[in-house]
Amino acid sequence: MGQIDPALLASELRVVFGQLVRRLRAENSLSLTHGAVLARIDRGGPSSASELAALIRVRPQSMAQTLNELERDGLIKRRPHPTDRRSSLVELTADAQARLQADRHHRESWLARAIEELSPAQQRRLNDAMGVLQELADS
Amino acid sequence: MGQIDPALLASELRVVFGQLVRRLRAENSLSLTHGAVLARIDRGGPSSASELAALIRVRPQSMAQTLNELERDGLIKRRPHPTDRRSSLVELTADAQARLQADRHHRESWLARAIEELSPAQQRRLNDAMGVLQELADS
DNA sequence: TATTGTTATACTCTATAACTATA
DNA sequence: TATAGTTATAGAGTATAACAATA
Repeated sequence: MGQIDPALLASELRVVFGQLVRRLRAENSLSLTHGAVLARIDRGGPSSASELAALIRVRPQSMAQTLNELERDGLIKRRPHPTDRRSSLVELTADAQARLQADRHHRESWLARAIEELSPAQQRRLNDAMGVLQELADS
Repeated sequence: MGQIDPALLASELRVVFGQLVRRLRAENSLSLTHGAVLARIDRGGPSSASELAALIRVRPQSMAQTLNELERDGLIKRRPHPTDRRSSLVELTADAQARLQADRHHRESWLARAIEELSPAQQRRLNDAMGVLQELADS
């Protein structure tokens, strides 16, 4: 018992993720992609565009555009790679760091409020699954 | 201890969902939206376009296009609403039912494989969180 | 030659605006 | 008037194609 069917779980997760992401996208904060790029740099330090593309799982061409947008918005800056003149290192601006910090404590978003309204047991189950979701995302 | 910060959880979930959804979208199966519509009808029975729009959380105009695509692909059919001549009831074709059934046992997708490779304990944590994710999506 | 990065362009998903038909 | 549904159009996000500069 307690038998879990990975294929069934996958098909259910697909539906749930779709719903959640549609709602997250409707919130007008940082887009999920922009947020993921900033979070990666925040966690892993300055990176090249192609490293970021691989980590975030978008094409280098898409990353180029994303980085243009983030730069235009003053959230990243680029400095020359010390040894490879083809490449740049992308790093966060002070504004971006402040913004990430603020987002972590922003209780007004739809998702934060919805989580607040879960029971303590449910919050714990969600929290326990975070690491698993991370691992799936990075797998 | 065990104290959980909903705002922090929300900000982490946002990043993870973005990654997962980007990868799910890259798999060339049913789109997340098309899949969600079919799953809703499968679970809740024939529905009107506006009901589906509200459940799936898209605008009625977007649902109209989604339904056109699903109809073109032979996955839904519409029949007249018995009492309201403005409306139609959307139902699954036999093809769609077969497809949903097959998807539930399809072990070849990236996500199903990734879940298979998790430890039993991780699979359990993910499974335990499914209901919570559902509740968030429906909240 | 291979790699890093870019611009140009197209496709998918979903939104807003404007409309028709029925209630 | 309000509701169910539609078509037309625009925007965001991401892909492929084609290319330049450097390794």
